[in-house]
Amino acid sequence: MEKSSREILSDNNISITNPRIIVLEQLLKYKKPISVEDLQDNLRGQVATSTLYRVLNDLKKINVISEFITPGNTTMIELSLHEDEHHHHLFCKSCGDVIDIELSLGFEQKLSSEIKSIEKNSFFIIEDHGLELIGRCSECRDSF
Amino acid sequence: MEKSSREILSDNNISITNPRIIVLEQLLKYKKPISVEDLQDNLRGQVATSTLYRVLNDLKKINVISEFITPGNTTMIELSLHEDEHHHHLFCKSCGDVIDIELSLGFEQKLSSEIKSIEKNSFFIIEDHGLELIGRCSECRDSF
DNA sequence: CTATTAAATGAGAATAATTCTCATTATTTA
DNA sequence: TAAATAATGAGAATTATTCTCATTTAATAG
Repeated sequence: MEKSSREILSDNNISITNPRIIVLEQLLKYKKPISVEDLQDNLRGQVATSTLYRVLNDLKKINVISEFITPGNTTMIELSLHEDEHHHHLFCKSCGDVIDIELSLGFEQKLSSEIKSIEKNSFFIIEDHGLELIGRCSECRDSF
Repeated sequence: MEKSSREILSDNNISITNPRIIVLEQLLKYKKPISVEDLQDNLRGQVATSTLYRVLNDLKKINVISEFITPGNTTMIELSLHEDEHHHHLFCKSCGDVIDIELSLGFEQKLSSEIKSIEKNSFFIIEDHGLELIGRCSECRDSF
């Protein structure tokens, strides 16, 4: 059962306002990472630019969304409603499309031990990781 | 034996100018990823800002440097003189330090097969990948 | 349900990073 | 060494994002 945008806001004790609802609805509908630019386009006339950025920062603070930057240098936003959803990103370098992917459990385990050995050699404490895969989506792979 | 900055430029058929030499020397000396900001600071008075950006773009075009963005949103530059130097990045979220790391051969092989299976499921062609490791360096890990 | 208080919004100004313009200077070529 | 070509420096322009502040909206107490 999907949480409503109102619930998301009230669960996190921040006030329920129209812009916040509109932005959340858009992200809930889109269901995958979206660029700030596309968000702006889709919400034009509904949410002021300054408000959009402020709302995004508010939602980041309560960990309802996360932000990342593509290899092509585009700022992307995605919902992160479920704390447990560890995933990675696959980027199409032609059209800029980004999709979420999960690695097999076995592979994530191998990655963990590789990370442990890197910690030993580097003297870093490693707290997080992300694998970026870069290529061409099914649409774009043929246009060459 | 290290290639000189002049050699790098002439090997790539672009003209040998002072700003290009100065930028290359700085990168050769620094020997690890450096932020554009730090580059600017280090070269203040020697290379105009507009020229610095232009030189960086020139060097990118001939694949002598590569650019990437940290999770903290800082643009980093690094030499990529040897086409074969496949590596990944380890980021310190406290001080922003970035170091290059290599994964074990065995692990890169496992990653390759994982990628093959992702290609099958996603219908993407995957041409490149990068693993980002995020944590705290030996200096910063204790300051908590 | 209404008044008060606190918080969020919208418009546009401010900032930061990067690119562009164009007159001047340096480099390459013949 | 001269002519042609390319690169530079200074600052203007652009883009993405943040900030300011007067107005509006939402939360809270009675």
